[in-house]
Amino acid sequence: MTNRQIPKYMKLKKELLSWFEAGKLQYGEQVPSENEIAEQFGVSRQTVRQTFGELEKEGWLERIQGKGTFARNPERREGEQAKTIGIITTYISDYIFPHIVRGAEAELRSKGYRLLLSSTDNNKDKEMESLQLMTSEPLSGLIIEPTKSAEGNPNLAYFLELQEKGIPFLMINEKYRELECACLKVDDEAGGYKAVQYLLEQGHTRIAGFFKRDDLQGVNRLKGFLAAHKAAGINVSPKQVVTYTTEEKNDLPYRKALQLLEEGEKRPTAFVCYNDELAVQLMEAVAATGLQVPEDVSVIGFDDSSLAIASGTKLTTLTHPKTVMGQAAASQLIAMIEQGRMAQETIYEPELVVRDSVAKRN
Amino acid sequence: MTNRQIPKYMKLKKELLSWFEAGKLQYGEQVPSENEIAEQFGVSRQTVRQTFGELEKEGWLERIQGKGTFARNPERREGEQAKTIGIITTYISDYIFPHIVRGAEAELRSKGYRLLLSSTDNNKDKEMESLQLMTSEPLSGLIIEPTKSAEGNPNLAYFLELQEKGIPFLMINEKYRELECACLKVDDEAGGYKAVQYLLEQGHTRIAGFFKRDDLQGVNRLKGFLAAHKAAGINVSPKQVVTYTTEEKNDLPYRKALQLLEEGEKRPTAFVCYNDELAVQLMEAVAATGLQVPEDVSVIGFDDSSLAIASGTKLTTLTHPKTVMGQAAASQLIAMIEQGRMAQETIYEPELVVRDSVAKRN
DNA sequence: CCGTATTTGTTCGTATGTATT
DNA sequence: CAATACATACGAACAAATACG
Repeated sequence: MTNRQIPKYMKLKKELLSWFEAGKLQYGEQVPSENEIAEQFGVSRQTVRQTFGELEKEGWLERIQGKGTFARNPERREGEQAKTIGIITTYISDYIFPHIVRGAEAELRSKGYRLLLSSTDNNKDKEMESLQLMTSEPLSGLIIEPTKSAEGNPNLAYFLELQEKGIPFLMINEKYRELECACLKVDDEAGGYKAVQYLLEQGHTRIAGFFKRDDLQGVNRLKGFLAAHKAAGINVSPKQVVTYTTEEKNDLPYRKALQLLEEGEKRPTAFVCYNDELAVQLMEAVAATGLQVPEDVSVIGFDDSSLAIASGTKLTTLTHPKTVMGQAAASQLIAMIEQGRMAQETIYEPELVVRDSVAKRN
Repeated sequence: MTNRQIPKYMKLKKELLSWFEAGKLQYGEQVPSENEIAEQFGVSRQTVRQTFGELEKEGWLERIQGKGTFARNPERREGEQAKTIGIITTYISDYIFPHIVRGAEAELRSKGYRLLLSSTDNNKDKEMESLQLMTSEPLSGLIIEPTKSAEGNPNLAYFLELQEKGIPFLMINEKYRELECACLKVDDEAGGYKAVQYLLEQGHTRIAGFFKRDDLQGVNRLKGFLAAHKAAGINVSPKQVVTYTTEEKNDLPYRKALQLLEEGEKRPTAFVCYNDELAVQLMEAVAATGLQVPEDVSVIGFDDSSLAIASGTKLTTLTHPKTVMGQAAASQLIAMIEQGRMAQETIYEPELVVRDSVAKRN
């Protein structure tokens, strides 16, 4: 007959929670006694106790024997949320990643969030491990730099779980194609295009490109490399383009560069390198064959890292926002958490930084 | 008469928890029904219900209406503990710190701990901020790289609080003098000594030293610098020693170096630099005066960082364990947490890495 | 300091509803 | 359908802590 769907103690709980919503119960204020509530709502004291018990566990009430029951909303309700944000990057110590992490950390700290950091060493099993660890306790949000983004994503289930749980997340540098998710990245294709365009302007025509193929950054930079050649009406022979994977990075490009340099007159006059790290490596290769940068071979890197200015010949390179990107990612994620704002795609335009590693050619 | 101190439902709860401890209740196993337990322990079914209710909230049990009550220990019991370790360093992105963090992170991840990272930018207010944030939720342990270790420690109260709470912590690189705490560090004094000793062997006699004075690493390296001179019976004039603080690091040492180099015949023939970062900076100063490294001025750095080999003239420098130290710190801290082992003082001996920045002198 | 009233904490008993097997 | 299990609800009693006169 009567509505038995919802238990009395649940209805009572809802009623009391509405009191908090309406501000009827301020911090420290005494709640009517169990007996009073029981009489008022026409239920037994036991039922009231069950309601109070749950509200106490959830941090809304504090019950003190002999004194009474008191409201206790303020901190707890906030503190209930984790206020912890995770970052998963491929590497921690190498290259531009420390700067990205630093930018994010500074922003998070200033907004009162804690930063959980984990790395995948560009290995998808470790990515899974990191995701599991991160989500083993409540998390407010997650920033992820995809591992081997060009290869598809075996950990898709975890990301879908995040979406289900309502944990917002962002990608940086690249995103998994399968995943609907906002991303902060550099327009890598434009970067590759600019590098080649600049070299062509300087009179180079035989330009070799070295790109990583297991992440999308490399694939996109290569795309730009090819597009710029096409726009200039220059044919690119397969031999001019070297692609490699993470596992091969310390060996294959170096060897291929040596091969190209040994072709005498027909050798390339410029190298476009996937990043500054590789550029420094290939500058060594050039030196090893007795040639000079930039007189004999010009070199362009990517990311404007500390390596670019630490090396003997200062590298001409394309910028990467690094710290700014980390900071922006953190700030966007906080907006998503606190204001439920939608994530926005942010694309940074890389700029050419001209230093000493490219020479004019006639 | 009977022990009324501890309520029956609490005693029952303790008993059931001991069943979990002893492995009597495996995951998924059905627990005897409320009525059975009630009869077995000579309490009412309501009392059993209260116990079960709490155990369910805490994740030990799962109650399914019409079926029964089931054990559910595995993940939860682990998850109950924090399994989170914090690292507070001065900097995140600069220099050797990413490598230390990386070593620690890899170790922690493999042992199932999460890593909370925060930086102080070598500022004590931010150190306090970081400590507060870190300890705002349960923490298993903490690794700290002291901020301006040569000055006093205004955040002492926080560290004492950690000790009281029984949260183990370790220091790396240096420790606060006021604090009884284990530390993993390099024998910086020996490093300073070795640098000077090597230069003396190469025939140098006028050696200038540049050291940071607001952290103990700098102070100790200077100590070794002076001790080596004293052991060789060589007097050190005040002008030969330049000390500086974090705030002055980008300007003062460079200017002082220029001044020293302009003294013509009496100028120093070698620089001992607080770290590789400064060494690279001072090599630029040498180049700016038209002199050459190492022909005119030899330079020695500290820490064997990536800068040491990235620069034009490869730096002769002293080693720093970096990744190994981070890994060791994490591993020690885990032993302290899990086995309650005492922290051990670990001191690494720096080794001289001879490269191209020091020349023989006659 | 004592006694009393009030309030929450603990325990038992009983009854009914509802899901599962 | 019946038996069994947990879920909800009420009533009663006593214990322990607190407040107050």
